[in-house]
Amino acid sequence: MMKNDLHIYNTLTRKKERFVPIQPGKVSLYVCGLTTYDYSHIGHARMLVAFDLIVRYLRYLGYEVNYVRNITDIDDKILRRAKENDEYFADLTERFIAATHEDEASLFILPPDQEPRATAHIAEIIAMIEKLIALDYAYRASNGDVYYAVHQFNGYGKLSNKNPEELLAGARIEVGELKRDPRDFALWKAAKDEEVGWDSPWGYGRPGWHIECSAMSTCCLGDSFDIHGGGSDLMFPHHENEIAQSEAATGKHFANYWMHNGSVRVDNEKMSKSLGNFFTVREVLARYPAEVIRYLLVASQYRSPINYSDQGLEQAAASLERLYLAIRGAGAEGARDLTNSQYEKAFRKAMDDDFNTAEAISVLFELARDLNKVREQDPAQAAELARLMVKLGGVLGLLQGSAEAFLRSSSTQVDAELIESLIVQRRQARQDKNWALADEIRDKLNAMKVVVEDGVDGSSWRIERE
RNA sequence: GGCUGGGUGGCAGAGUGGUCAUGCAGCGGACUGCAACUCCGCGUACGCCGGUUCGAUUCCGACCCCAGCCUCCA
Repeated sequence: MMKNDLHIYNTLTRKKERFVPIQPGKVSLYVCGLTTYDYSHIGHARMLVAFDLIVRYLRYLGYEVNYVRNITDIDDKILRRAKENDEYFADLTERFIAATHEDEASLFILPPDQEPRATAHIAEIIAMIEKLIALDYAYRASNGDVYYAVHQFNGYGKLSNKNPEELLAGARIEVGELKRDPRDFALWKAAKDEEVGWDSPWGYGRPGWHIECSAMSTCCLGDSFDIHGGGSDLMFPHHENEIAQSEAATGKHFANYWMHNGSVRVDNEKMSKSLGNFFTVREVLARYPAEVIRYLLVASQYRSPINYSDQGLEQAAASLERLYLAIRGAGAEGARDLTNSQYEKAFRKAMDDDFNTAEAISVLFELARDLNKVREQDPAQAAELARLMVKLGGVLGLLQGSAEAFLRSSSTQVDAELIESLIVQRRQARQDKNWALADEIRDKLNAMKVVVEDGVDGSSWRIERE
């Protein structure tokens, strides 16, 4: 276990706090995952990458992390989509869970340690609702719905800093008047005729969204755990409701640190399904290398909103290219492992400050520059620096592939043999000092989007970025 | 309206009470047969108005603007 001074911005207190886990050396982390009825988009990827990076850094520090990220595989949208497709809801969710797993793997997102699904935890959900009813924190409505009684919980609003009275004034009045209080929310929804559902003490139905996360987090991590995360748009009401449910049911503190990642914007508006301004992970993957997307998502601090644009992706590609050009041919694999260097200290200082990846990445560029400076005179040191780049890059989920593979990746077919043979021809022309022919061959390669770089020992090539 | 977070150089994006972010793009130089790669150097950036201070982009106050949440949403 490395000595560490990690500070995390806690949404609950709106302050950066020194991180102290409940159990020394161990971190329990729950993150609200996806509702799986469609392909994941870049906004989802941002959340997945943010917490992936947080987990990677915690592990780098030596913590044993138990990372739980749930899947909501039953809700209104899923049922509606399944009906539209005329398929069984579980077939729909199964398909998109598989697709999401593929997208995650593409973006170098490590699987969570546990990935509970709502439909596999109905018993725990029902048990928690029963407990809430017994403690008078919930009640059954005339139609079989069960609601949480918000006024009973006196900490309501503490996460999102909302005043319960004002929420009452601002809440819209429900038509049916099944709720005793407009702020109350559903724990259990009675099924309408042909809907899928489960038997419960209150009749056939299905769980509300908020209770799923309370039940699954408690089930996987216990009544209290270290960190709860999710997108900033879930802070209210979802996370507020989770606190109300869990703390009412257990009588204990729920999560100690709340972390919220920033949203992804398109033209200054949040990327979302409802606005229709989303780009799916797979459509962007068709246009840019996965690592470029990852870089874009990691290049700014996880809490700040980021803007999605082609220009941003192109700048990310250019930045990544610089890093890989430095690593290329430096012999990182065989190098000595530099430990506790000034670089690594600076990297950790940045990351300890609420996972400041933007600053951490600047250390990678510092390494790249210093590597380039010494690569001719001191190849051994250059190799060490390259190895450190790969090591620290790995904490961000970057630079884990071969430099050649990145630099020569292309959306179109590349004929490597042809390129190599042209380079051999050009080498001969250069030896003969036939500059006209050498330039002609280079023009030919350039037309194929191939950039030639003449070094001391032969020429290398890469694919030109668009 | 309430709550939260922001407004930094052409673009992206950190940070700090007083010489430096970083990357992309641009300009000058070195290297190169010419390039590319690389290295060196360069650009009077901190929304607006006050205040505190020897000194504020950084602290305090007011104002303007932007985004998110308050309804499903990562």
